[in-house]
Amino acid sequence: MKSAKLPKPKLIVILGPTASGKSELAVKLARKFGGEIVSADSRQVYKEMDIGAGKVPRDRPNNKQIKSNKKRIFVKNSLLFVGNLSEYFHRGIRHYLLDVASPKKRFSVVRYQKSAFRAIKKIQQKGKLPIICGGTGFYIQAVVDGIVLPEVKPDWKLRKKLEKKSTKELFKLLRKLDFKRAKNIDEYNPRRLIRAIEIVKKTKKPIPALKLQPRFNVLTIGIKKSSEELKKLIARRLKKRFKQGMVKEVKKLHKSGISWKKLEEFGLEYRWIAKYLQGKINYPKMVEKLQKDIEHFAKRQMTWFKKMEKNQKIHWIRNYKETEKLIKKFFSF
RNA sequence: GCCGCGGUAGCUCAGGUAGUAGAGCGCUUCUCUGAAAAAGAAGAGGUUUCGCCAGUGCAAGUCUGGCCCGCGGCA
Repeated sequence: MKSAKLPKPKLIVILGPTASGKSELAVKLARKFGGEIVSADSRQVYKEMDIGAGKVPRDRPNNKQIKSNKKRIFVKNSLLFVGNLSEYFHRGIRHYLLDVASPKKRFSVVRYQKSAFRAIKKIQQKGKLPIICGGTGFYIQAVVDGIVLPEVKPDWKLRKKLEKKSTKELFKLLRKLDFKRAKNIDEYNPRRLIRAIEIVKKTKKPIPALKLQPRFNVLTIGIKKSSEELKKLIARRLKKRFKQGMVKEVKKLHKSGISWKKLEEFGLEYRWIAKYLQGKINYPKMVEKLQKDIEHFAKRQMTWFKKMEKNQKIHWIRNYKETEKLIKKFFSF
């Protein structure tokens, strides 16, 4: 109640399909307006997943940064956090929510949401401009719309048990437990069904309707590219990353104890390179499949953004100048 | 020139004994309440059409004959 009268803090969101140039734009804006960046990417949260996930490279720590962070702590010979302050810099700009989880463990939207809220608060306390930048629509939406997610932690034992059932059985079960939820769920999607059953079983109540608690004043900027252009950008970036040792990175991940199955489930680069390393497909086939898969992914991302547009205006921009103007206008109100 | 195999959706191919054309991939669109690069769903495509022409049938990708094209073998 007390915060209802205060104006909501300002937040800038930059979104777009993969390879569209979000990261560059975000950094450019951060440098211009004194911002810090909160990544919204479901794969870049993981350590050791750098090239494949397409992270911006980390700066070599320079003297200035080391001086300003005297209290830095070392975790496994790489410096990560000082309090909630991320130590991930790229071109002098602090990035949050990169390298915050182990690929051996599960990460989730809720963890993302909590961490992102914390990071945004930190940035605002420092008087800087928070910029969310990423391609994971669900993560962005969780923060921007303030989706209230049910307080039910995943129960992996239960999930494993349920996974043995057919989707038909799962749907029947859900219909018995929560008729209303069953009515509008995707009845062929085992993951959605299992999660719904999990919530009902744990809370012993029907699933409440979706609640949103937006807490920011948001300016959303989207990068849109023609499909031809995007395909070219994807191909170019892919080539570059193979050169940078993307295959080696996946090999290393597997050696460190991550199963092929898990790698394949990470999708895209990790999926196809893992298949290649297991000898399931040859090199040219892998490149071909990967390119196609990334193109599809980019399309799915756009579908998600279109959906977000129902709640929220997205300013699709064509060039940088336009973007600066939008932001200046955003602050003049 | 002869023998064999094939010519069906953009691509790769299914289509026993003739009865209103199918699959996978690709393409398009979409879903999403703690896995979201994941997990799922739907749709459009075959110029009255199955290389072309004729024949037999009530009925022909499906049978018969001829022709054209591709591949392999023999000469």
